[in-house]
Amino acid sequence: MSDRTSESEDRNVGNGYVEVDSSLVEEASSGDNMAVGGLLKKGPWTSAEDAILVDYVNKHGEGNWNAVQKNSGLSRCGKSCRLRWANHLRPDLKKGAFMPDEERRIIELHAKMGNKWARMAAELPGRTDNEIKNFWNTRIKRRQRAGLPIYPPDICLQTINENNSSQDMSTFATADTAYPMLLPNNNLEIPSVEFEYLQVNQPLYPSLLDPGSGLHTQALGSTSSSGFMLSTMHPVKRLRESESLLPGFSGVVSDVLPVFSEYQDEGSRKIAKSFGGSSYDYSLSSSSCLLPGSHAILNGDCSSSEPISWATKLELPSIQNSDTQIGNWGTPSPLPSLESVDTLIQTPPNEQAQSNCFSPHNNGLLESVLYESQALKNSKNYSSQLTSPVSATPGDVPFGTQENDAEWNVYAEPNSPLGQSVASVFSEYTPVSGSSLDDAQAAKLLPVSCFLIDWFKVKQEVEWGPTCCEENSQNLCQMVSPRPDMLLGSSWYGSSSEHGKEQSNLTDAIGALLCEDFSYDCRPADAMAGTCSRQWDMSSSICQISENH
DNA sequence: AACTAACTCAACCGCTCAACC
DNA sequence: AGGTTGAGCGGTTGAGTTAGT
Repeated sequence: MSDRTSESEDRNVGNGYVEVDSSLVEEASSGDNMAVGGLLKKGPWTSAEDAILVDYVNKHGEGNWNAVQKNSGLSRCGKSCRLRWANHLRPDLKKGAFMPDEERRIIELHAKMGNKWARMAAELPGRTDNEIKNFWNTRIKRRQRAGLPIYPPDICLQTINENNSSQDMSTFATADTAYPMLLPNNNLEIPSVEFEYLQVNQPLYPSLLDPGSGLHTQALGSTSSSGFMLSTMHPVKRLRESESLLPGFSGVVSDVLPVFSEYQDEGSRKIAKSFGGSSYDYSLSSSSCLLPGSHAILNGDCSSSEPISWATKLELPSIQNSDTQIGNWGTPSPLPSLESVDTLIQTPPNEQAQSNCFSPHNNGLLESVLYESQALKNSKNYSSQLTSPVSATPGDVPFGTQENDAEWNVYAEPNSPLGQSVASVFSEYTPVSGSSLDDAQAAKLLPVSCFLIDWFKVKQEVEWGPTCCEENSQNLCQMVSPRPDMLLGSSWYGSSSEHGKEQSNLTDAIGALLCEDFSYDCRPADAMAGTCSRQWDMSSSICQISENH
């Protein structure tokens, strides 16, 4: 460590304070950084200055920092004194590297709070906001470089659990007090039905949108031809990386595309009605609200008066300007670089302003996804022309063959924000030799299932009204759960009997995940309380959901 | 050994907010 | 009500250190 640090550490051994004498004051005033003409000194603190400050605080207590300079002879501004005291001279400071449990705590806290360093520091005795901030920023960079997600899956789930057990998720009013990051702006009167289920899974999405994750790279638009970070790795490494992370997220967004696409076409109109007939595009505008990801994107910052709240607030590169947004679905649009995404991730939940949530100019992952969706649509014809006789629709493609991989690569428009996402999905999750998903592979789809099910539910609510579980006056509720094949887009799989087995296996694998592994549905509180159980019926591809009141 | 890139961390800056006048 | 001041917070910068080539 630098001299600066060792200097401080030496001084803090035993929390002892140095007697201040006039020579120290002289020494403190004679530093190289001492500006002439009575200007305040800047730069590293000397031990003499530290001694003066410590002595002063011992005598007069903390606070009134501007008086320090006046009364102690220090040529430092009050701000600088406060910072020096708080970060280095305070007797209760814990020095040294973070312990593993502290690191985990920081991650947990960040998942809940976002970049609220001071609040996080309050939860970690002896640690300063600056320390935590530096740790976090370093960590983000490191993990981004490694292609790792910021939040480990267990922390995501833990956040969900804590969230579910601590509040009634059916109302924003209670939720925002505990987990501001989880919530859309509560200044807006948003019909809760549209968001009820989406809230539940929000904590998962930070990982999904994590700048370090492959998905994030895709979603937010790596401009490189590879697009998908992990896809550039050696397969073995990619597998290892992806498994160590949030399983299943790399590339899986493409699974959702048909849903988004359809939803954009049909749902937005209907949802628009539910919001008073305004003509905003729900699919677009909801991205910052509904897709919890970075704290900027998801934790309730759907409320900016700016067209792109998180973009403008964070001083993103100009590519985030409205001029360069996705104007129509046929035109690829520049998307934030990883660096800017990094910034997004660090943005605190509640700092964005109001009402951006429903701006038609919103931007973010969802737009990217929707763009991809449209790109996929557009590319269908193109692809089929190129590669006939093989159908360009995923559903008609047997998984796990090189021919098909090639096909997918054609299908996934390389210039699109999601890059090779479509190809990535099936190259990542489909066994080379087999057709069905094994447990590990199925497990990877778990978070995706969550993602998919959310969107399907929104769609359900739009088209059919509140879910049957909500409205059913009886205790037993049987609901036709989102069939995986529907979620994955029936058009993708088509009706080709040739690929029926693959499709069926995939369907059931995901269905089982949706139904069993990911054990909340119906009302989140019920699921978490164990009063709602689920079972996947492979014969009917229906998820039976029972409420056990 | 020399160079370079990445990392770490202390410190500064700009901003917001509350208290006070 | 409006201006001033102090305190605190979060983002950014830059110097020093470390690791890799």
